[in-house]
Amino acid sequence: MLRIYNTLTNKKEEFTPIEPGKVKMYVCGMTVYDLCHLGHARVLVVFDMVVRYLRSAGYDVTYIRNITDIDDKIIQRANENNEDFSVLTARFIEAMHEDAKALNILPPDEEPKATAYMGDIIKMVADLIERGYAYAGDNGDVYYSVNKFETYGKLSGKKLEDLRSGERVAVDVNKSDPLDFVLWKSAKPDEPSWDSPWGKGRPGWHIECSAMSTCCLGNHFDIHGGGQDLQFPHHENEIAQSEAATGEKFVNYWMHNGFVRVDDEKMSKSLGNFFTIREVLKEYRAEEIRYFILASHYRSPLNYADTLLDAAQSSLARLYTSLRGIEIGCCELDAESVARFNDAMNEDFNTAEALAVLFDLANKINKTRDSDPEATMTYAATLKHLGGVLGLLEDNPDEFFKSSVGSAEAAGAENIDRLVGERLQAKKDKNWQRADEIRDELRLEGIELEDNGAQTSWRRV
RNA sequence: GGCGGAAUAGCAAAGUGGCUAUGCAGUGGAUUGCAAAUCCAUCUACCUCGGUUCGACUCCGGGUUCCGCCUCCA
Repeated sequence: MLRIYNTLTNKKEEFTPIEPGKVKMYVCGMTVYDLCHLGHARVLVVFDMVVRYLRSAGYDVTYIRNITDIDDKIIQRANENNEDFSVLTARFIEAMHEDAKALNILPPDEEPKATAYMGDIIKMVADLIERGYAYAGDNGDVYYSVNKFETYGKLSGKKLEDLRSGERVAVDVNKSDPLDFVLWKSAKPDEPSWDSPWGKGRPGWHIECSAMSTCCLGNHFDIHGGGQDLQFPHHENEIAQSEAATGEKFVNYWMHNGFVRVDDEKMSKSLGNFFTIREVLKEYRAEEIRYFILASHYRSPLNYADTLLDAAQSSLARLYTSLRGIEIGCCELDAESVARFNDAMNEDFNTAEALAVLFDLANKINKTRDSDPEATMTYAATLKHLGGVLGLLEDNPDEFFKSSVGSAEAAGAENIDRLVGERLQAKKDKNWQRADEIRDELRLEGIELEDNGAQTSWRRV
């Protein structure tokens, strides 16, 4: 039985889908005005893992991850670049897709863009006004009236009076309450805009997600995810909007992943302490980043450091090493390992413990390798299968080890093979000096040789 | 100030009222021409102070430190 930590109740709860066997899940995606950094990578990987596991558990999952392609930062950045905002967003959407692909993220079933849902957004704003939850200011902005929604604060555990005492926002004269947030923003002369009953403008950020999620999944769906920082105000406001507009419960399970940190501080654009995904890909394989993210529980903070990526690299190499040279042909799996793996994943997606099962399998493969080929095959098939549930170990081991990392200048494979061949001859001739010379030379280029019997394999480290 | 989360060995990171987590690194051994990989063994733990208990790292209470949200943010 799967249990999920629900941010709404701050407890682990048994997961029961609205419709048996089906899961409808929405995750807040990127605002596309810049390259994705490791914090974004974490959201992508974490919820990709969730989807993969739910599917492996037999659920029919509909996964929606939106793209925010109109907002203040996008407009500002487009102005700075002196280009149309849609040119800017198209470029960063493409970059995001490249990063996601590298990280072995399965594409979501739908990837709605805010600009393509303008009609639905405007309708939802109009519904909110009609139902008395929103009002238009004199300047053409439309605001959500926070105190009209009785349970405002239920997700983040905040009370209106606490929010007021901590008020840090400059007071806007058009709002009747400083806590009210904008649903529709009137456009300044040169800004991109859409026609609406309140004049030309664009949607507020929160309403986009309410409109896109309910359009794609219905008024009431199972799981809504995103980074911890979206819990308030973004997701709180989504609840207020959607439940007020539809009169139905919005979401059953809220999932929030923890931050990526640098030196114990949140990695973020505003702090400037971020590493983009493609920056890190110059030094490490994408799968190593994925492993690094999955080695911690999704709700824990995750510190970023080179040394930790190095450790991830070594760990992943251990798993791939165990699979090397095994042609997986059978489909029989080791039931005990599968059960342990599922038990771990059923406890709120405990990937760290699930990975421990993979390492135990690697150990079993290495142990039985020479004595019991049948057992080895079963363990290897299990390792490969369970790795796949996490989106790992899908490469051919030899290709994994021979693939060059990032943009590093790598010696050509043919050249390496030639030197390896030369060394084998030297070994045959008992010319140890020459053999070691070649090995040392290759080691300097990051190539590690491994002799086994009459054969020698190599890998990049 | 309000709300929430976290403190585990050299570094990461799970978990449990009494039984080896796991990975990386270290040490000893096996293997190897020597290495690497692998196998076996092994050293380093549970922030602090009280309490409950036959027994607590694990439960309860106080404290300390750190982080996040309360403003755009994954």
